Amino acid sequence: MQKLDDELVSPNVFVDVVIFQLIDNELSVLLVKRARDPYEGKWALPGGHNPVGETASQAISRSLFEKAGIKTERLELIEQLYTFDNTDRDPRGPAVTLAYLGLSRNLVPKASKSTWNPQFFPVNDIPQLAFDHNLIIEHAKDRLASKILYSNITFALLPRLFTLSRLQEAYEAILGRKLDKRNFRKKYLSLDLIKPTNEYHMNGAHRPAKLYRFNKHGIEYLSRSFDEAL
Amino acid sequence: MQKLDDELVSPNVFVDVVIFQLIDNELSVLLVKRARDPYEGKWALPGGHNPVGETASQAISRSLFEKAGIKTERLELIEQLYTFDNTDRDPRGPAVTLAYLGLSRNLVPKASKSTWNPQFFPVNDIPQLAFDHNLIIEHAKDRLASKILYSNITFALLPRLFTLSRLQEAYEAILGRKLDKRNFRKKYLSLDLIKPTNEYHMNGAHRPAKLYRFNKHGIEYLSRSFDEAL
DNA sequence: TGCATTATTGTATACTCTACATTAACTGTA
DNA sequence: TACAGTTAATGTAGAGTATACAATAATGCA
Repeated sequence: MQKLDDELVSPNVFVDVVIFQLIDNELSVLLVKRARDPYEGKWALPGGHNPVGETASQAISRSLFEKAGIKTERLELIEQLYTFDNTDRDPRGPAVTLAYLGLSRNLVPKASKSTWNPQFFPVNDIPQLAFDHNLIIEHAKDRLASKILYSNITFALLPRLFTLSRLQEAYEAILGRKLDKRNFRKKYLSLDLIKPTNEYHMNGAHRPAKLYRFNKHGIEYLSRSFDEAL
Repeated sequence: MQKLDDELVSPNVFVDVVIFQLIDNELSVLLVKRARDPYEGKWALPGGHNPVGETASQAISRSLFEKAGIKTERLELIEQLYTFDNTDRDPRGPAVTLAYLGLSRNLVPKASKSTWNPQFFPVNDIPQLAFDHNLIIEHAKDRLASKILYSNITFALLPRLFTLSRLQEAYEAILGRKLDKRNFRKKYLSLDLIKPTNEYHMNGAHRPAKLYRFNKHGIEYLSRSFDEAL
């Protein structure tokens, strides 16, 4: 494919996705082992070049499927994170990288034709990555931690039915601190984001827990932000 | 300038800036009248192509100076707003547009060699613009309205010395609603973002108003967000 | 001196946040 | 079948913050 007008020559455009998932109540991020230069052999975020003819969304879908066998329809939420300018991502020239944040529940990555070896890593235990990907993940963590305080965004990380304890553990994993059980429940229930079902979750030798579901499975913002202390 | 590798051909990259300024206590935005196709003759945000060899910041600086005679050093704050994918901005092909938000105090636009006729328009009275620029301005307004509630971002819009009434009017202009004077002052002063000076502002036949200044002239975020009702 | 105008200030009430401990329901085992 | 172990569920008092609301202060001008 060829540019129609030689006057306009832009930096290359790349996309990268940070996909978070809760695995054993730990916030985890999807990484792939690069099978090509640059940074061959290093772990990195899934992503790649955004060629003419593809929108950024399309470029993400394609990269994600090629490198991790994941269809973007399986993500519960995807949104723009930040655009990184002037990265030295590619030795072939200046680049602009559009970073996205995706959240999912139950994905099991499995590269189709892949030598890319996709895997989830706990965000608190990530190796040194290719490019500036460690930095991008930090941005993504901050964004998520801030959004759970004023939205129902956890709907995208929890199973459709969940206990209040599980919800609280998700908050604790993302915020990185313990919360008070009674206050958390009182407050969260007052927000009208979730409602109880008639089902219970039994998980061992103890009282069963009522299961809840989110009212909406799309993002919803609160008018007042939501604190919660230890 | 030529790409080094024909394999990689990306969408074109453009930049646009939304520059807000308070003019007579009205939130206003800088527009230029396009002197070139596409959309020749239409009002638009200042911006343009981001060629290889320039970072986005550099492309913005250049465009802003060429089209409105403004040096970016004169902006009190500039930050990334959003990246628009798949715009039909340019008939020559697919594009990615990096939109930025800038805030300034006292800029008087004056295009150097310009047929671009830069001018500030009150945000509530903007003509139909080129591209998707009306939409971009809406995003920018929302961003600003949300940020004044949890940061000292108004430092970038007010003069170095200002009265509490002026500060309150800025809030009212940006939020689009009236605030209670006593509550606003009490709350704002409790945030420790500003401090009183020994100077007074006299503006007519009435009691003079004490002048305040911001503690920091860089952005600062509050831990708790800040409401204020009528 | 009085009038018009904007600046400045406080309080009572409702609401929200925070800290904190006991009882309920279940399973497995003695 | 009772007891031990485990997690689930729940309320209250005190502190802090939000809201509603009106009288006095300082100036310029007629």
